[in-house]
Amino acid sequence: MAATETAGSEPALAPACVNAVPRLPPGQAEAWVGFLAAHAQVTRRLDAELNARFDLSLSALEVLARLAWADHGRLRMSTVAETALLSQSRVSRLVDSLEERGLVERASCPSDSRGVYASISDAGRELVGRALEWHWEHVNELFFSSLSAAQVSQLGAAWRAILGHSVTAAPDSSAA
Amino acid sequence: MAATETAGSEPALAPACVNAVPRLPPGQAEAWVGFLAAHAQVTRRLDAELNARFDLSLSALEVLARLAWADHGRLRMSTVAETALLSQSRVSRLVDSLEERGLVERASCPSDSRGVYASISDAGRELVGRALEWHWEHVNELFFSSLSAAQVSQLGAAWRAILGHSVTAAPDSSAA
DNA sequence: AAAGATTGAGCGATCAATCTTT
DNA sequence: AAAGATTGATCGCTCAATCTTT
Repeated sequence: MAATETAGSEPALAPACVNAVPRLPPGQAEAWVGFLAAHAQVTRRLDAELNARFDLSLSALEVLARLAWADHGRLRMSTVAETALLSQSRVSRLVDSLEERGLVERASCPSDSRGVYASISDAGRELVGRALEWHWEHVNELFFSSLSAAQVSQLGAAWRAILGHSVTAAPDSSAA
Repeated sequence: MAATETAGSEPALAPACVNAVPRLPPGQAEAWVGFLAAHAQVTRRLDAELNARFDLSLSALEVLARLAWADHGRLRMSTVAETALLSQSRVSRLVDSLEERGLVERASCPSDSRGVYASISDAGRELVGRALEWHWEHVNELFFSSLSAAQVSQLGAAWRAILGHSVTAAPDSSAA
């Protein structure tokens, strides 16, 4: 492991003129790398289990949940995209596949006929109820069970600072 | 839960028998939704800028950085996959494209000829040096500039709790 | 002209299958 | 048989282009 260039008689071992590769100071490195690793670990597990048990991706669950929480169980496509942090095109295709499964339906928007409503069906409500129940259990297990109440509120404060209070956190509660 | 069949004279206002759609309690919702939103916002911006300025994805930067930090500037493909949190196949193709650009080279592994080394070139070192310098600046801007020193160490502690100290955080510092 | 929705093209990533070496 | 690497198939996602309505 090249334990430091101990000087002495250096062979022609030209160190390749290594232009120092910048690093983050250790404290920040833990906060940053941990953030990425925790996100990857937790979301991968949630997504895999959700797929296996309900044949839903995390994004599909998020879309269904937003619809279920909305008045009349429907939202315009573009609203879904904004709140679920997805592109319009992604939402369009996601709704295609949910529609094929009978979980949502498209409906025209009377007040503005460029708009299209996505509307959750009874079957969709039933499924998202079961899926979310399971999902929150595992969010608790994978995320919250390791944290104290104080840590949970610290995290909330950190996110508020990072996201200039443009936090799209659903009418009153949370999402997938 | 249909608020219990209160009997009495229920109007025909069938509430669709909404099987209550579960929600997270508000404090947890902020911590969880904020986590997802902050990750999406920060990584999307970093990735977009990194692509525009250096033609590198976040994952490609991570791979180059791991190689640059490693002894002799090389690591086995499977080691790269583990430390960069990517699948072996993704790393294989990522190295394909970095190799085409002359940023890394593949080399055979003398001790075990099933293995393959990915080895960073001088051009790769030069590029990753510039890219990381820029990258850390923007990680600071988008993430750390909003947080106090205390918050940074709180985050570190939270990730340590969530990732059962299986934190693959580079030899001594951090990664992309 | 601009906004909403959809479609086409292409990248990022994973899984399963294959091939080689141990 | 198992591990390491690669390839093929496929999914998730975004961007740019298109069509419709305002």
